[in-house]
Formats: sequence, structure tokens, C-alpha cells
Amino acid sequence: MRLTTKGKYAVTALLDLSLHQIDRDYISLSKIAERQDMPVSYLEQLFRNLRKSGIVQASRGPRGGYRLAKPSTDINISEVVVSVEDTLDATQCGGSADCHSGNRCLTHDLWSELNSQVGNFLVNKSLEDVIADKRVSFQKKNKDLIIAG
Amino acid sequence: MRLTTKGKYAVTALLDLSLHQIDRDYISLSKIAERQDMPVSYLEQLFRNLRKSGIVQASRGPRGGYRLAKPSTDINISEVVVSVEDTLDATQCGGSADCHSGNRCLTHDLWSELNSQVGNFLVNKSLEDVIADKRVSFQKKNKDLIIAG
DNA sequence: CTAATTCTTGACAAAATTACTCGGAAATAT
DNA sequence: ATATTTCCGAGTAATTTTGTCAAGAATTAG
Repeated sequence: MRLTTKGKYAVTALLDLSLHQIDRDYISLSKIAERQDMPVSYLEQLFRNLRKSGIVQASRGPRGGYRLAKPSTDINISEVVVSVEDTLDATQCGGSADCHSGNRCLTHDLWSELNSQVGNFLVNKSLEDVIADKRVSFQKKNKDLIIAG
Repeated sequence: MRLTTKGKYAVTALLDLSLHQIDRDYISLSKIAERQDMPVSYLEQLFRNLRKSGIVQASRGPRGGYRLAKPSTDINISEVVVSVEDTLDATQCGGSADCHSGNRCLTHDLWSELNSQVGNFLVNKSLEDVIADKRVSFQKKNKDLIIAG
């Protein structure tokens, strides 16, 4: 699993949505962008993927925007991250077992296992879990992170 | 903790070293480079750091090279990765609690906790562990080594 | 109906990071 | 002496990530 600022932006944006969405109304990206100090056009890109993944629903026109497609208890961090990160991690020894001249590379199992660890951790964390402290305050530039693939 | 191919190369190279080092003799980078299909000049860069971190010892001249400075049971994956990755993550909201407008960002604890998970996992994995897993790959998967942090 | 709002899409550009090279110097075994 | 090998600083090339832009389509308010 790969995790860059893209994934973090997505999680942050969804938390904002989660916190400000009353009933089932829609929140516009410009509101989120303003509150979280993120570029609108970048958010558009992220929400494109989130919508395709069935995490959010969209509505066009005035008073339109996005809302969560499921309760925040049913959205886990992993699916959010995977949704926006273009996970073409075939670069490294990815999945196949012949990563190194027909053999399994030495570290194959190691990174594989690490991947599972991270995956499990994030799968078991829902948006609602993260919202424990309801103070609305976010970071802007949030660099680098864990990359295991 | 950051993990890119740089760190992976380092781990792989050390595993190679571990596997081919007999007694306390030195292995040249060109041998490792050949076996693992890595650029020598890149390995030089990595081993520079590994030496400074006290993970390997070097010997110059003919029949020179590198050897582990400690038994492979005493070298954990985390220290290897940290050694080569230039961890200037000052950009991250990491330490201080006022990542944005004086407050703690919502995702602070989440990424923080994830970082710990990964860190703990890698701290508790030694080079020897990885090699052992390699030798008996069908043995029990791996006792979990996560400690609270 | 018209205009403003908001998402939708594809392609592109800027910035940052990562991976890797290069030339030469110092040490050392034979 | 010479070949081998680490050591070092600095730089470049490649890739990835981040972010922009413009035009279009749907929807609502007035």
C-alpha cells in the first residue's frame, strides 16, 4: 500500500465532510477547500476517484456538492487511500514470485508482510474512529509517508 | 518512517552480505552488485551511510569490501532503513501539536499511530529473521511483535 | 428562460523527490 | 608500482507527485 499526501488529503477532506454534513445534505468542494486550505481543483481530482469507488455521492448545480455514500462508521481509511492513490505498484516485486531472475527476491516476504500489517491497521480504522476529537483543525502540507510495496 | 526503494536496496544488499559472508571476511560491492543486479555506484552511496551508522565495517584495497559490524541477529530492519533514507521529515506535522492554526490536525494521531505500527514491526525484525523465514518459508507465519508505543 | 452554481473530464505543467552517475582521491594487498 | 576497492562531494536524469486549466454538462433559483 502506498500512502502520500494525496491519500492524506482525501482522508482529511472526508473527515471535513463527515463533520459538516448535516442529515444528508451536500457540501461543495469550495467549502471544504476553504476550510482545509486545499486547492479546489486538486480536490476535484480526488473526489472523482472517491465517487467512482462509491465512497461519496455527488449532486450538481446550486446547493450541490458531495456527501458520504455510507455512514462514516462504514468507511475505512484503507479504502479511501486505495481509492485515490493510483496503485500501480507493479514497479517493485509486487505480486509475482519471480521478482529476481526466476526466484523470489530475498525481501519479498518481508515487504509483503509489512504491507499486510499496514493494510490491516487501516482497514480496521473507520472515519468515525478517527473522529474522536471533534475540533476542526487541519494541516496543509503533509509530506511523505509510509510506502510499502 | 519513510520507505522507498533506497531502503529496500539496503536491506537486500545486507541480506546478500549476510548470506555470503563466511567467517569475518570482506565482500566487495561489485560482488553484491552483480548478484543482486544493482548499480555499484548506488550501493557505494548506501554503504557510506550504513558504515557511519555502525551497521557494517569496511576495508579498502584488494580483497577488501564490507562485512557486518554485528551479528545478523542484532541488526534490525528499521535501523537499516533509517540509516539510508534521508529522514528530513520536518515538513510533516510530526512532532508539534500545532500543525495548523494552533490546533492539532485531525489526522495527526492516525498517521502517528500508523508510523508507530510500522516502526515497531521493523524494529522487531532482524536480518536473521528475514533469512530464517526465507529458509523455512512454510513454517509458522510470524509471531507478532507489535509493542505499544 | 436565463444565469449562477457545481460537478465532470482530460490533458497538461510545475514542483519535488528519487534514483543514479561521475571524477577523482585515499588506502592497501600483492 | 599497480590493480583493487572504498570514500567523498557534487551533480544530473528520470520519475512521481502535486497542482492547474479550460471547456462542458447538469441542476437549481429567480
